[in-house]
Amino acid sequence: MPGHHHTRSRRTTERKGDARERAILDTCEALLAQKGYEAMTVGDIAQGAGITRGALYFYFGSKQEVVTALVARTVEHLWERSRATAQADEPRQAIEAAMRRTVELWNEHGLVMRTAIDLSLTVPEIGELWSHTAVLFITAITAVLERAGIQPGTEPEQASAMASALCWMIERTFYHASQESREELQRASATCEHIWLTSAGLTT
Amino acid sequence: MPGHHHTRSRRTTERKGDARERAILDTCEALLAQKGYEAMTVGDIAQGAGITRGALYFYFGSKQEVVTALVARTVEHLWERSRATAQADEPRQAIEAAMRRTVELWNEHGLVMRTAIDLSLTVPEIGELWSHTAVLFITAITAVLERAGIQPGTEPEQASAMASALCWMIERTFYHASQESREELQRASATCEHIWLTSAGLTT
DNA sequence: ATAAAAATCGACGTCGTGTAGAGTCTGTGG
DNA sequence: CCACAGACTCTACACGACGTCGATTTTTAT
Repeated sequence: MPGHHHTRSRRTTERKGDARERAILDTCEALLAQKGYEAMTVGDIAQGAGITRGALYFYFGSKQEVVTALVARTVEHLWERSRATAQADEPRQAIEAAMRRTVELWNEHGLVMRTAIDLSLTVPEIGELWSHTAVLFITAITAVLERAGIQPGTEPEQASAMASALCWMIERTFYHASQESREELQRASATCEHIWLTSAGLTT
Repeated sequence: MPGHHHTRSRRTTERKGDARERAILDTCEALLAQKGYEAMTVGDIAQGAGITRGALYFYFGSKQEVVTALVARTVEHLWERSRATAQADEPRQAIEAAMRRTVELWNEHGLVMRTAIDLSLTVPEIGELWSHTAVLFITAITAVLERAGIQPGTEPEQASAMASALCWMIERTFYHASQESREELQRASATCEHIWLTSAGLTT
């Protein structure tokens, strides 16, 4: 939460700080890529953004808050795209579309998504953000499973529970694959799609 | 790697330091449970073990080394038990046995396993340990899948790739469930078992 | 143009890590 | 019995990173 901007929302001219804030997050993302969370120091971020540590603390209360804001910005992007995706009726098509979209997301934001997962435990706010995202995916998967004929409910062999497990499978598989290469991500996607299909009973 | 014990292996009388070393790891495990990795300070561990920080640094070179040793100790236990488990011929039985064993492992060592996963990125040694453990599980799952008639190979819809995805599914699902309760762990197990079975084409 | 708000800076206090060196305990060979 | 080596422990210190504070400058609105 940047310093003291109460009603930044409706404002015609952009405050100078808005640009700085963006610069800080961009720098943070870049540093995260080349040094990782631990090694990245607040001084580094500030320097990268062209200000001093003291100035950075005007915008964010801590290193964790910076990263949290970065995750929030990215996650918001995910939600936006999820909403925009039309829900196909045919389960097979829905699954294929979902997996394609997931590949895109991980290609674009793999780094931030990985750090979000890593910090979910230590930074409660990030954990909240990520678990909320997971819920979105799980309900989507649940819907597809049910439409494919899987019995609704939360018992171990019913749609909701299976959707959770499938969601975690996808998360973890993509997490690892996105550390390797785009090709690996593509292969991971195919594998997950196959398991999802057979779990939905759609194996022709 | 504790201080300078070159050939501690064959030795009848237990050095005083061996007990200390164990006390340190035990304390570390306890603190990990109640404070988490970040909040746990080297001073805390030393105090819990009844020595000063300086003394602790005689045994371990850093906080990370302490935790690494703890993970190593636990993981060694996992490998041991994995080796001891007889491989059932019948895929269905093998899967059921594997899941039961997995539940036991997470019930006993859930905490350390979770921290191992969390630190896999930041502490390379732990990452190594854990990925080696994962390989064991993946090869085991692969074997079962192949025995159930899944085509061998590393292509997306072949045994090896599917085994990876299933392993990550189990890891992540148990990771979350073990934070909740034993009941949740049991339910998670049932769900994973079901998906594994259908993926293996064993749904009667 | 000017006053309020936003933004920036440099210095400081704190905490946790890891290191250094000096001191103590314990068992073993002369 | 003694002296020595190696195991073990402690206190003190240096370093780095975080987060805070008050003073100061720049930007914005009227």
